[in-house]
Amino acid sequence: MSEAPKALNFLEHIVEEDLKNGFPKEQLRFRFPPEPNGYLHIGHASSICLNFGLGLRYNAPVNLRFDDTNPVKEEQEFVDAIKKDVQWLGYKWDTERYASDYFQQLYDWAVILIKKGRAYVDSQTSQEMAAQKGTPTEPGTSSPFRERTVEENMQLFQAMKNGDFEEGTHVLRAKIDMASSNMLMRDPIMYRILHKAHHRTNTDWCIYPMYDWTHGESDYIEQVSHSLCTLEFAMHRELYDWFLDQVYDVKTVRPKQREFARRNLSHTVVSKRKLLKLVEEGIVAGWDDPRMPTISGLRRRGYTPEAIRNFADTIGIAKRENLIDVSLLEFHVREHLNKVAPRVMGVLDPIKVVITNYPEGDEEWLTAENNPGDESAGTRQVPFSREIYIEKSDFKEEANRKFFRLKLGGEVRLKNAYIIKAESCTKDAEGNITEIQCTYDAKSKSGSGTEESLRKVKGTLHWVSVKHALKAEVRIYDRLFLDESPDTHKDKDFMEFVNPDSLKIITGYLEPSLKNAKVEDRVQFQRLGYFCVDQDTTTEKLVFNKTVGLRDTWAKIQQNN
RNA sequence: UGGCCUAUGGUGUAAUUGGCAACACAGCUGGUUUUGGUCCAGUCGUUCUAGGUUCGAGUCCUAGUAGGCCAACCA
Repeated sequence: MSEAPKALNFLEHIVEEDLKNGFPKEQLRFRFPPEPNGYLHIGHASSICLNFGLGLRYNAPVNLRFDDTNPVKEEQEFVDAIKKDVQWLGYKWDTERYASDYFQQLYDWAVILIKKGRAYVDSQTSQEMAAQKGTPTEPGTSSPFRERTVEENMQLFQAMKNGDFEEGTHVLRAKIDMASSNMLMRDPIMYRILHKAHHRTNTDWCIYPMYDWTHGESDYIEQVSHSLCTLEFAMHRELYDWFLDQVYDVKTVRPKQREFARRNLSHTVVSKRKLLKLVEEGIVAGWDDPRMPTISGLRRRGYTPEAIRNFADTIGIAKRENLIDVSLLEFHVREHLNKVAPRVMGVLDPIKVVITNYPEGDEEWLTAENNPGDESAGTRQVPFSREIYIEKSDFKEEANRKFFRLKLGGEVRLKNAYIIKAESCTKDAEGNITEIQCTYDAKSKSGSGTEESLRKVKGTLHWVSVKHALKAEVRIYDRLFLDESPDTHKDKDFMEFVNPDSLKIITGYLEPSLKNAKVEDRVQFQRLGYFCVDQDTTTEKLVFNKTVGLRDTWAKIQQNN
């Protein structure tokens, strides 16, 4: 896995700097800290690749830590899904941790803070506290309970823990600075009362620690050296450091929080609320719908872990606002699938071709390469017969020289088979072409080595024998949103940009080698794109999802005309 | 009205820390090709503005401008 010396991102520079200043390499440790309240999406994938990538680069452990301090929203179901997604991406965590593992330690530390006069129990309503908080430009004012005695605070906090109070009646606050220009330092809440069962600690606790109090201390407990998070937590750093100061022992590693800009992908949304809305309103079929930017959606769409990792690697990491074009993600999946996906033939919009000089009732099995770029992929046999399907768009009665496909009087190569010539076609009452009559050159069989087989014919078409064709449901996906940044319009709701044609379900006719395709198998339908077998596939019915189309220069030429 | 962060081609990220602005994607032009795919070659185009320091500035200083974030008992 030795890569050419790659440019370091700014976080790697920070690590390098720390190493240079004497931080022991063996003490490097990272973590990926999801809250188990939803499914992971492509943005999380970047963060996962960043943290686990750092672990790989420095041979340092990376913990998977669930930030589970809010029992109201968190569920075991999400823990399981997150673990599956991280593993699928190809990463191994050192240990699986939960912030809830540290509830007792956090409580003990909170008691110490109270005893030092650094925390107090406030007994006001949230509205009252909000009013005292001030604004970014005006300082806050002190709570009337700010100067409670240590004894009183101890007693009340103990009672909070014992479940003697209703939710919302008391909180524990850090006593910092109500006049700080950083609103987060204006006596932030450390604990609230929640009479809710937790997915791991059940009803052991009825007070739960807040994010700021929990996260840094959890990093400290795990001796995480570099705690990386997104930019919106930049202002939290001061508080992170303040909380750390309360418990820090110089003989231990002091975690360092650094922030990076979240990666934004074009033509999609990732917020839980918005994704949920797409699911609830039936715009998509579920969290793993192949149009969703969730890891499970991408997996079902046919994306590979390699493609996602390469994508994350290419887009890098920085601190500025960004909108990464989804075409870059598509490039990476094509790049990987081009190497690993076997080629097959399938016709998605069929028109029948009758080869009039091919003996009726005859059939033959022709040899086809599984991957022209990889000889080790081997070959397979495909059946040929008198009646075949080709794509409607591959035939025109008349066309100019730029049209490399089949036209009356013109010749094309049938991939892996013969050269055919279009002689005539028949139409229905509305003038739609219903059948094309061709003749074939019997000596032009692919690979036969004959002079005729070596003839240069400009166009090559994919095809499938009518009588051998396998019918399959094919789901053609397009981007979910027509706007590149659907949720950043001040005057318009993101739902207004939903692409009404993001899914088309059609029947495809496939070569019979696909009969035993397994769920998640990925193939290239030649000249069309990459497809994968959907989990809805049954023994009676094959279902394919379109992952991404091939680069289509022809479509571009037509568009420009 | 305050604080914090950011600004490099159409997009994303680099630049040996003050020394020839590079890589990938996208675009365009050719070549190869039994996939209008892949592959190969070429090409296009950039340091927010104005001052300053310096032999030399994307990098340092000053002042602007633009964008993002900050007042949940969410994370």
